[in-house]
Amino acid sequence: MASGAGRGPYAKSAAVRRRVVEACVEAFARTGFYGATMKDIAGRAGISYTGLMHHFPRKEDLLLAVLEFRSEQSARLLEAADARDPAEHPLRALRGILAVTADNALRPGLLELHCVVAGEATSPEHPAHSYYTDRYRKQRWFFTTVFTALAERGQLRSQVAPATLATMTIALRNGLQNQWLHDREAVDVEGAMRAFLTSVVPVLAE
Amino acid sequence: MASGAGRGPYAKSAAVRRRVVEACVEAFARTGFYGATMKDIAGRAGISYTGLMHHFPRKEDLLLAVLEFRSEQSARLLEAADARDPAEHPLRALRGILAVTADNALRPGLLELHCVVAGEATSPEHPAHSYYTDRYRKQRWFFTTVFTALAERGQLRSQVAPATLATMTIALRNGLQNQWLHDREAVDVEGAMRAFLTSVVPVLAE
DNA sequence: CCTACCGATCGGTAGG
DNA sequence: CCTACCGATCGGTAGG
Repeated sequence: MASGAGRGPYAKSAAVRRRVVEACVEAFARTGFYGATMKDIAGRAGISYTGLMHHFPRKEDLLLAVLEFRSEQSARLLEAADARDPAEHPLRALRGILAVTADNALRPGLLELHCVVAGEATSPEHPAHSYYTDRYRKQRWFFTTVFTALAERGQLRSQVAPATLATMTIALRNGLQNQWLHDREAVDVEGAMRAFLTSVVPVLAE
Repeated sequence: MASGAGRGPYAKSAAVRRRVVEACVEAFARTGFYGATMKDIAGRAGISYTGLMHHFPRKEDLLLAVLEFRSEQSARLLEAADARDPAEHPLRALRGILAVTADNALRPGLLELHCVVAGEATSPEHPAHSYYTDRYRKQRWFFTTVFTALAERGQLRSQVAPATLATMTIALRNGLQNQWLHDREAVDVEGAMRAFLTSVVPVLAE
């Protein structure tokens, strides 16, 4: 039982790692990778700097751990929204994405982290650059599959190619989230996403 | 002649400031505000660290100078594209935005800077946070004016409110640019922008 | 997982 | 008393 908790030689270690990841969310969301300091993260996690070094020898390891945590969280949310089968249930997938988007606004910690780090990681030498390149590619595949399946069902009302719609959907969400963090009253992320997706897939409104 | 160059006691100073701003574009695009160092910027600009300190006493001043430069450049490009009158010439404004978007891909320096810093500046304590909050607000006003004017002319084909379309247009562009910097072959920023705007304003295709 | 540190570099400032 | 810098170094702190 690799995911077991509570007992065994790694129980304490797992608990510490979890606290460290939580601390990383706060720290990297504030100032990104470069602005965060390992001593600050250690303090937030309630352990010493050297203790932190024991679990995560390099600063980069901290970033990758928190991004991995975020990926797991995303997968869990999509699973809960029953949105993991884009080819067979494309409509369900879109509804799930909208549900996850609405959920993001309620607990914005990981969203803030994502906006800051995704911006920083634009630069090729950033430690999370390839993580985001890969993530974008997977997301484009997911939405391309969704829109292709909808087109085959005659439920896609758009002149635009599925692959382009996929790129647009991802871009729209990221851009809306960034704007929302600057002005939470002026921007409605889920509403705008719903408006866009409904205009392309009218049956989504039913 | 405040903008005069070539002679006078401030001529040299203006030339130095210009080189510094160019160095800042490179430095901040690479690693953002927190990751950049003033000594590196001084080196790139070809002056000493203390010389740099004379012109820009705080690191924050460097960031604000480069953002001001970017604003001026944007204004110049929009002026050149004849896109500065959204209320009277909304179609021309959209065509100008598309032209500027296409132009961005040819000289991506300021675009890279923007993607990195706009991500970092999501956090409220970032020195450029209020700059971007304000910039977003102005952009939303610009596009809301465009889409409202088009609706009055009967050239808007969308169920979505002009203000929401404005937010979406801005978000789409920023999101596309971020994706493009990760995968320049898989993403066509101007093509996707054109597809989106044409679907909302069909007359744009003519 | 702590105390005690390193070589290097940080942003910022001294006198001239 | 101003400008445009220079070489050297400050006290503190970064990742390791």
